[in-house]
Amino acid sequence: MSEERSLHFLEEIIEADLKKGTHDGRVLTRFPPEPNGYLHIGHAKSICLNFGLAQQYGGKTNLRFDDTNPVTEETEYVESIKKDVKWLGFDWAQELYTSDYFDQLYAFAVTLIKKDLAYVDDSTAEEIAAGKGTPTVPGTPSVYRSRSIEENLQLFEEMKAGKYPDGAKVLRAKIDLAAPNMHLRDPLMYRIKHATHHRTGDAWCIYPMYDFAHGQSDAIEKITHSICTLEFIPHRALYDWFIEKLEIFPAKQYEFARLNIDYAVMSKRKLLQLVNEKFVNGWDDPRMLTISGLRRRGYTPASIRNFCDKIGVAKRENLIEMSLLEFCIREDLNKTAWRRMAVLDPIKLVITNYPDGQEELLHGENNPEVEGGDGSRSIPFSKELWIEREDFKEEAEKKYFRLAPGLSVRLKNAYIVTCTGFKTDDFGNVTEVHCEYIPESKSGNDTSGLHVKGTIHWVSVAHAKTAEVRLYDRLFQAEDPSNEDGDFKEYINPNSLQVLSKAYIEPDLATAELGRGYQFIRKGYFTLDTDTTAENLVFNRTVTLKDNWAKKA
RNA sequence: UGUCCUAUAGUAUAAAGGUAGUACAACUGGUUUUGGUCCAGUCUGUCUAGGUUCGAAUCCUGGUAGGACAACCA
Repeated sequence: MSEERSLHFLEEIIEADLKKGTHDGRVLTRFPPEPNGYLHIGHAKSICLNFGLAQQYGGKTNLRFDDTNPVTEETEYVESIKKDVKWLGFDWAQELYTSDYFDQLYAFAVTLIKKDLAYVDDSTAEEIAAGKGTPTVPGTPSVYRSRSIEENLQLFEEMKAGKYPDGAKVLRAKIDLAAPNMHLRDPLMYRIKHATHHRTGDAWCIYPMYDFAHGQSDAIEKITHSICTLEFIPHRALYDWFIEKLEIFPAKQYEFARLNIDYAVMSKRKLLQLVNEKFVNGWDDPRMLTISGLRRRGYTPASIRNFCDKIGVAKRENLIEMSLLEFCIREDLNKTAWRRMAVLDPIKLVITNYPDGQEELLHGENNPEVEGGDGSRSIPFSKELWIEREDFKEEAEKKYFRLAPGLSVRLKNAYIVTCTGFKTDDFGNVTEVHCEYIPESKSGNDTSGLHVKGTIHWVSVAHAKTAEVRLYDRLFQAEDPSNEDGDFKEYINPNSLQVLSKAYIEPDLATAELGRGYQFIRKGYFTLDTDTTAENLVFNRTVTLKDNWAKKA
């Protein structure tokens, strides 16, 4: 079956290059994060794109840390980024750092000075900004623009030598102060920062700006396709200008639309605020759309890769619905997660005609989606069970097919029971539900001939273990918090985390493994949280099951 | 009063001048020891006005709408 998959615009560009023989058919991409925060699902899109494209066309991908700003970057972030990229399932050809090129970049700058294409400017930041004009008004040259090459050379060397304090001088490209593209109005190339760099330490006190580092780094590595997001479109002219004047490898920049997901924020700056201001418990809080948060929440690498595949690649601004991400993880977990029973909001069910003290071990397959059930486990059954409070009603409405006086349900993997009554406390709250079971209806050899509409999950009171269960909802209540009036944090959902400190789980779950997905039957997919200790099991709900009943009710 | 990018169902994304398709969402129905899964089906779309053409989502022109750009951030 030959499935005609259409190409997105980047695939078309690469195939055209391959056809023309550009770079001898070589494809080398790069994923260039700044190590100033944790990776999020938006980065996953870029990672899948860069690594995926290279894999597709027999090429390679470099992991390059864009570390040109020492005040925001830390080794902790480098480590987390490497871990996340690996976890997503990708291997880089080389681990590189822009800071590896500081000497080379310095030499490039000197070259431009010698060509009279760069100059040292003593103006303040404010003066430089004012001198750039506005989009509709040309800028005016700084008085330092006409310094001699010799003077520029000397001053730049002195900047490097540490002779000047932060902000005293900058190196600027000499291009065109009237350019319609603001980025061409003599952009900054170097600034003075007496700061310790996470890798070069105090070796440098001048650092290149993004625009004077990125394209050159691509050129040094001979990157064939430098893929970035839409906001860099205006930078492309500069990217090309430096490469042209320096006469170095002609890497090309291409731009695609970044990922946005509804009811979430996606920028590192905003995520950092959520962490620093304690709206969440760290970068890996399961409510965060960081890679580490998603991992802790129970998302699998495959589900994220599949999601990135489904959202497509284009140049149009987009806002993807969270439901697509949820679909992807359900699709994956449905095929792999072991089914288990857990009661989150318990009420006691007493089987009045079941012998006191009797217990039996029932059989439950791990996953009905897998041929053969993917193995099975034993489930202890007895006279008193915990069932979900919402599975009993004193009076059943139309189409309610769970438990209510006179109604029957099947207990999953066990017997059919018929509700015979219930007990209440002094306030009228139901404290206990009574039922009778039908011995011939046992799962596996049901000879009762009965058919019931509902099946509910349960846990034997005498055998139940307990666990803390954390339920999550979207972190924001606005569809696009970043585009609402005021601060995005005003739109945080106050009920995004619900902790159930004592849920009842079937005994087998006591041996749950970290990193494995479990389906708590009828309640959703769950995974063990890293907060789990020997005394306290903690489960995160990855995602609920699709629920067509809750919507109608 | 600039330059640049973009415009297809609710949300994304295809159709390279020739049948507007796919996924998610929503809605029906069937199956089901999970109100899950699975299966079948329904709904909804080319921003606008011209032009070129036998034929336009696609090419051209003008409008409109949204977005990016004037950090010693990346």
